[in-house]
Amino acid sequence: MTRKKIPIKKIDNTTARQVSFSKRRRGLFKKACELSILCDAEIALMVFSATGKFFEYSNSRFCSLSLSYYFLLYDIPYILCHL
Amino acid sequence: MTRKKIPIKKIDNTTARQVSFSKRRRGLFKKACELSILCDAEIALMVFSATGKFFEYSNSRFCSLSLSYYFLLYDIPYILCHL
DNA sequence: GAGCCTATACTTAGTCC
DNA sequence: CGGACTAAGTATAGGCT
Repeated sequence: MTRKKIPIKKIDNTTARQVSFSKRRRGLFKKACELSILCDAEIALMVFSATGKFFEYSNSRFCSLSLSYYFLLYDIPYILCHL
Repeated sequence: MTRKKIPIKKIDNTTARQVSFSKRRRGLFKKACELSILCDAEIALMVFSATGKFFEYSNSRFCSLSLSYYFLLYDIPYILCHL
């Protein structure tokens, strides 16, 4: 058993791909959160899984993006308008 | 010398914070890229450094977000409009 | 600053339950 | 599925140039 190096290409096995998605997504969000705290950065991170599930992290000025992912999630066409 | 565990709070030393930002930002973008390829996910990631520099990664349906970060970068107020 | 180095800390593939 | 385990792989703090 135990870990081997994997090539960076789409994982063929569906189960393995979903497991990997859950693990790596958690890792990515943790890293994003750490970066924002450690280095005082503003971050927006949005992820759609291949099965359509949506996950997001953001802080401060990116809060308005919540609207855009709502539109994206439901495939509602939208544009950005300069006020 | 060598690495110690660091607490997850804003790094006090400015130089150390900037170095850490560069290293961790690169790591974060790499992880985001890997996740999108390995697991066939759609990802948008935007980062503003504390000094105002902007970095982004996105694929597929998130491409329209390029407009929103342009607005954010220049502090241009905007709204999202349902078409 | 950016880049290299290295020991340590962290992440995660594969497996089992 | 979701969680726990563990060793191999990866990221990175601190140091140096």
